[in-house]
Formats: sequence, structure tokens, C-alpha cells
Amino acid sequence: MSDYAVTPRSEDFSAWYNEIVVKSDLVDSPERTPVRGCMIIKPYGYEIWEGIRNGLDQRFKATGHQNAYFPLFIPMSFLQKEADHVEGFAPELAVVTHGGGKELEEPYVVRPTSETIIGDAMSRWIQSYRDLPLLLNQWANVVRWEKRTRPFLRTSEFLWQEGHTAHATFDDAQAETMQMLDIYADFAINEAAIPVIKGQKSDQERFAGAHASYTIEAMMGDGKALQAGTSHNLGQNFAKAFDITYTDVNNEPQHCWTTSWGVSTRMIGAIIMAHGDDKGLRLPPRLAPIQAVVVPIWKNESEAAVVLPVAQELAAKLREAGVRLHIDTREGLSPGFKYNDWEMRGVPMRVEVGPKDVQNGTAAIARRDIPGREGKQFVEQSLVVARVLTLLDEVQAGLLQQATAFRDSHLHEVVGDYDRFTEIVRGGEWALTWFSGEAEAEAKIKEDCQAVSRCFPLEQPYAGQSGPCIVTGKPATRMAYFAKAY
RNA sequence: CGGGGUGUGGCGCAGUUGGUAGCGCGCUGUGUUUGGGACGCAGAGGUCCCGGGUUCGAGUCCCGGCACCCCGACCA
Repeated sequence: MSDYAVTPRSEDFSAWYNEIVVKSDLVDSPERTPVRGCMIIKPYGYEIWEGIRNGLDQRFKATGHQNAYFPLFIPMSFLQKEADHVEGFAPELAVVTHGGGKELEEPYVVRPTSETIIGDAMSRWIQSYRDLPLLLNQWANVVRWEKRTRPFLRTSEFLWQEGHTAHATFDDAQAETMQMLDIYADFAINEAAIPVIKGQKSDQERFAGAHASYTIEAMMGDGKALQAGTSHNLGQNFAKAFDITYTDVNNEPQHCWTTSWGVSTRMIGAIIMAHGDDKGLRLPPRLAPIQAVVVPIWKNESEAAVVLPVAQELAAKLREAGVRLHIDTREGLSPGFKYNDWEMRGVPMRVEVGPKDVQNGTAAIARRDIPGREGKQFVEQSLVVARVLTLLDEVQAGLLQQATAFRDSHLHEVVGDYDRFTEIVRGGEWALTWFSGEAEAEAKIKEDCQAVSRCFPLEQPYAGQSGPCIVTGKPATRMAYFAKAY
């Protein structure tokens, strides 16, 4: 028993996470991975990524974006063209100095992000306002040398998509930035069942080289915040650095306005930490590689002969209905073992078929979001498909509901009471408070709370009003969330 | 990059005053089992993290590395 159990979430969230990503077969264990800080994503984990990729890619295409691919290596001089950008990334760059046995004339950086090399291409591709907007996306791996790594949450190499667009006006770029933020939020809420908060980053937390950065912030099961996606309005910073210009209707040369936006494999970490429990993962049905598993139960050959055909027929019908289905016919494992095994892997629905079911014309259906026998029900075999389809929707909604209730119970509004503010944030919960956004104010909070602002939520509870900044006491026009973060 | 911890079959661990490595799980074969983590029997599997040193002899003692985990500073 103890060999299968995982450290309870409440006891040690971090240990729970580390154990669960390995035991649920998402990644090879970090100790065995031969490259420091990098991860081996196993097939089951990669299938989750494929689900994320498909869901996002579809949304990108529907809004007019096209995929392209740019080089992994970026000339060092490109990064240096945007001062803030290179300063922000310099500490985490991997640099290639040799190739083909010779020292390179100019070192290449392994891309930490592609604003520069795509900006360079855009400068050649864009001539006229007729070429705008240019809406690109790239699915790629990037490298950022990280001191401290954790599977999915922070690794030296990770997978992501990075969108890069160029527009004729600031307003167009801003509209694009917000559109992509909305797409991320829609995906997180409706596919990953994570109730994210859309907001704007403070100047301190802004992307290196951006005019404005926006984020979707999610609350994990330990109360910490996780940035699950970002969208940046880059203003004309990169357009000026890379000479991305167009000729407008009046035949006047103009700099473009660009954006970039990304979601990474970190989203998988968000799903794990937002939904997982002491029995393992709980995957949202819309992203689960396996939505339902059929477990046939038999004692001997003669029972198997009766049970297996029924189980296989149910499996076939479920597949026909579009359910991503697996049938577990492994021999020599007890049903109990299989239940626990699939629960660890987070499969949303389980259908059990034993001799008694065959006799009664029934099957047992268990839902992953409700533990133990309460989540189990017996239904007639003819109704299994319909019930599974209904329950998959219910589980999807249930996970979002549970995560939302958890989040809301850990959010606190504070006005003018700095002691209470620090108490909340230090206690691992989220505080929403009036905030001036000044660097010194944020630095003080960081020192007192070991936390910085997460975002100014786009939906302000008292829009149009103002209140006392939690640090300076001076009137502030916006409220911001503060929380410890990953 | 600072502080702490751990490195021994695939995994989790034991290994006494230094004497040449063992347990549980898993794995292979086999038989009985199977409605919430089954059991018997028979097997396979080890550069004891790496490199030096002390010693007749090192998993054990000394020195130096490396890796991983946890806690802090930097970050999608």
C-alpha cells in the first residue's frame, strides 16, 4: 500500500507534485534525466500537451494566424539590438560558440524567445500598410538557463507557442494583445477548467522590452499563483530596433506596432496543481488523453469468456460515440489495483464490467472528481454511452466549479490595512488591494511578504473610483492582486 | 548562487568497532487468485555517485569533485 501512495497534498505540496508527475507517467523522473534542468516528457504527458496545442492552434487559426518556423539559433547581435530585452534575458542565455569543430565568428544564442529573429524577418517582409496585419505563430522549444527547475513549471528547455504580430497602429496592436489574452482565458477556463484572472502586469513584472504585458493568473491547490499565459503589446520597441516599417496610405514611412504572446508546457503544471488530489491527477475531460477506461473483472477463464465480450462491446460503442477510450485487459492485476492506477493517471471516467453486471445487464460507472463509492453508479448497459457523455460534461464543469470555489475562498480584498495585507499574502492567500504600481512600493511588499503583484485585474471591482495605495497611502486608481507565485 | 539534506540491484531502504553486500516492492517463470492496491514456489538482477588517499583489506575512515532533493535570491 505505502509503495503506491503519494505524499498527501496537505502535508507537503511540493513533494506531492514531484511524486505525482512521475507516478502518473507524465515525465521521466528528474534524477534519471541526464540533462540538468531538462525534462523527458513521456507519451502520456505529451498527449496532454498535444491536447493543449490542438485547442490553442484551432483558436489561432480561427482568428487569422498562420504558423511558421524560425531558426533555433539567433545571432547574439540580434538580442543586443533591444536594450531592455537583452538585459532581461542575458542571465539565462545558452550560447553556442563552436560549430563544425571551429569557433564561430559570432556566437549564436539558443532562442530564449524569438522576438528578435522574427522582428528581423518582419522588417524584410513588410513594406506597405497592405502587408498588415502580419499574424504569425510558432510552435517551438526554447531554452532559458534556470537555476532551479521543476517539471513543467520551470525547466531549462520547454515547449511553447509564441505568437508574433505586426500592425499599422497602436490600437490595432492593443486589440490583438487583448484578443489573444481572451483566447488564452477562454482556453484555460473552458478546456483546462482553470478559472484564470485576466490582468495587466506592473511595470516591474513586465516582459523585457514590452510596452505592456498582460497575463492570465491561476491559483494552484496550495494557494500560490501561476502565470499560465502572457500577451504583450510591444509598442514600437522592437519595430524601431529591427526597423520594421511600412508605407502608409499617404506614402509616409511608419514604424509598425508589434505584439507577442505565449503559452508553454507550464500549462500542464497548472492543470496538475489546480485539480490534482491525494489519489493523483484529475484531468479535465476535454484535455484528458484517455477520457474513460473500461475495466473488465473476472475470476477465471469461464467468467472472462462472458465478461470480456460485453466489455469490448461497451468499449467499441464508447469509441464510436467519440470518447477517447482505453480498455484495461491486463491480466494478473486485481481490479482494485487498476482503479488506483487509473485514478493516479487522472482518467475522468471509469466503467467497470464484472460477472454480476453481465448477469444484470448493467455496468458500474465511477467519476474521478468524486472520490470513493459516492462517485460510483450502476447503470443499464444500453445507457452507458449516454451516461458517460453526460458525466464527462459534468466532470468538466465540476472541476471548474471546485477550482473556482477554492480560488474565491482564498481571495481577500484589503483596503488601507497594511498589516492585514501582509498577513494574508504571507499566509499564502491572495490579496486584492489599491496599488500605485511604483517600483519602491512593490519592492517593499516583496521584502515584507516574499511576494510581488500578480496583476491589475482587467475587471476592476470599483472601476472609475480610487483608493489608498496599500503602501504609500496615496490615491491609486487601480487594485492589484498580490500573492506568492511559482 | 548561498544554507541544509541525500547518493548502495529498476524503486524505497538497511548495512554495527573497516573483513568483500542484504531486505521490501517491482521484474522473469509458474500455479492459485481477481467487485477498491492478492498469494505461494522458483529465479534474474550490484562499477555500493565519481576520482584520489589511508589500510593487508574501504559501502564504511580522510581529501577533492559531481548529481539530485528541500529552503532562500533570479525567472514562461
